Amino acid sequence: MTTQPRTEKGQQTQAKLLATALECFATDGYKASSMRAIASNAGVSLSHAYYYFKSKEEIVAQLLLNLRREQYDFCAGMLAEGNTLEANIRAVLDTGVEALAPYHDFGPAFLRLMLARDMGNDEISSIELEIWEKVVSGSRPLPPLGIRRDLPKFLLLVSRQIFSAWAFDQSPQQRRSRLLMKNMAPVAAKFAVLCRLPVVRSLFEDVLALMDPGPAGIDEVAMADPSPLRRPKAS
Amino acid sequence: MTTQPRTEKGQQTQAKLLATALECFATDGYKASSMRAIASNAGVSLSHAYYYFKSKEEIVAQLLLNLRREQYDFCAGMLAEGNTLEANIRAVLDTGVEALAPYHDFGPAFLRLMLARDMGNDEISSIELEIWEKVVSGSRPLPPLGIRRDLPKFLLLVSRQIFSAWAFDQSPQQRRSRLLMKNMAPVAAKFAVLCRLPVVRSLFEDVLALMDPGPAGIDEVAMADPSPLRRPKAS
DNA sequence: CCAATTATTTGAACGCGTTCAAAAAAGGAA
DNA sequence: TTCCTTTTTTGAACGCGTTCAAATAATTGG
Repeated sequence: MTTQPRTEKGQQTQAKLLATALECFATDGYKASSMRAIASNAGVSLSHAYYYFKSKEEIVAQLLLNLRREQYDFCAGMLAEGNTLEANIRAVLDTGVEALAPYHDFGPAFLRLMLARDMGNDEISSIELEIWEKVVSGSRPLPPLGIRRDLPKFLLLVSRQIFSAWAFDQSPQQRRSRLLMKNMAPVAAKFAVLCRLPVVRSLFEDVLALMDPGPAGIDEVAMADPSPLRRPKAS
Repeated sequence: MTTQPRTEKGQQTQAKLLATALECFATDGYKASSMRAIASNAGVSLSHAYYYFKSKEEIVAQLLLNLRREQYDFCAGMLAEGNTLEANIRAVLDTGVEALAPYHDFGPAFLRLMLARDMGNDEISSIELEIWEKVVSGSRPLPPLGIRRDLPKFLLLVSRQIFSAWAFDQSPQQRRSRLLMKNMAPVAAKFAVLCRLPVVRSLFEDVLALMDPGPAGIDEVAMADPSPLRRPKAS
């Protein structure tokens, strides 16, 4: 949200907007739910919706953030019980997809925002990372020391890809990607061992490098969407 | 294109629109290049641009298709020389990123379209698949018979992920993702062997299942963006 | 209490992608 | 030529996400 509500009525208005947006998305899908319709259904003017949310996408981001927070609270207990790494991975994938399931049919444009954010900077990413850290640190036996530190980041990245596949999965009940999740857990757990092989290990590190911020943090400004730099030959 | 030009002047107009769009994208980025600006610079009216391209995205798709065609012609020779699987993979990844490099700075919105298409149906996907089939069938020694048939599909999927990482890579010269490509080739080649392990093999098959079309092809119609189905609880 | 500051709310506007009915131009058959 | 069909081209409009200056309401300090 662009402006945090500073009065109680403000918070009510913001909450009402969020709830109304959710209704609209559920009824008409993401794209067909216009800001005008959301604002109108919430009983406020169009421009006022932009007082609390600086864009339509930010409404989505807020909804997804709430979802992750719920999942975090729900998972925290299970991950501290000393189960295997594989079991912990499954637990997070399962609860994650359960939380997101109602949003699946909001349309591709909705869930595309899950993947599109520049990783690692925003609040939702840090919550996800915390979850995966608990997955690793709470597992028994602990994974090899060499990758224990970086494994959470890696699992975050892999889970993003899986949820992306799930988001676009059109098979009934997302059967395909759910199967993928089920089989992903044991493979990821065994991957920890494979990381002893130099080839796999170097790949592991390159994948991780993708998550780090750009050159000294200068690029956050420069990566705004209109970015004219080079000019290719016509084809 | 929504309408194929049926006269010579029509083809000229369409080509002029494509070339002008490319210029605009290179100068101002994708988002900042409005259809009005493109049409105006091409010397036609706004609505006329929609006679040959049914959307702005379709202009991008056409540019990318031309690019893949060039890459296909360029690669075909190298892939028939009987090099190793690893070498062939590298060749395709390298020529692919070389072809796409000038488009990298058009903005994230531009290259997002590469990943967003529903895989396997459109013309650009079938060209990509043809390339990966040549990668496999032209490699010596040939990969194990058990996965030889499905390996091209798998490589297509993996390469999509890699190019997606590259598209969003903000490190200078996309250093990170290029390194990832370099290390990907030997791992993918060795992966063929690992597929003998049942765990890896089942994952391989689930990943492949993601690429097949939905239930009996009915869903292509139903997956249009406004898709209201369920209604989640408010949060 | 009144004024000053801050928070909320609005209406009007802008540029965008896209659509559509209809005008203009081109081609072919008589 | 004239008429008819097909192809190309246009101008005007619609709804969208977003912005902004200005109006209203709430809060605070004297």
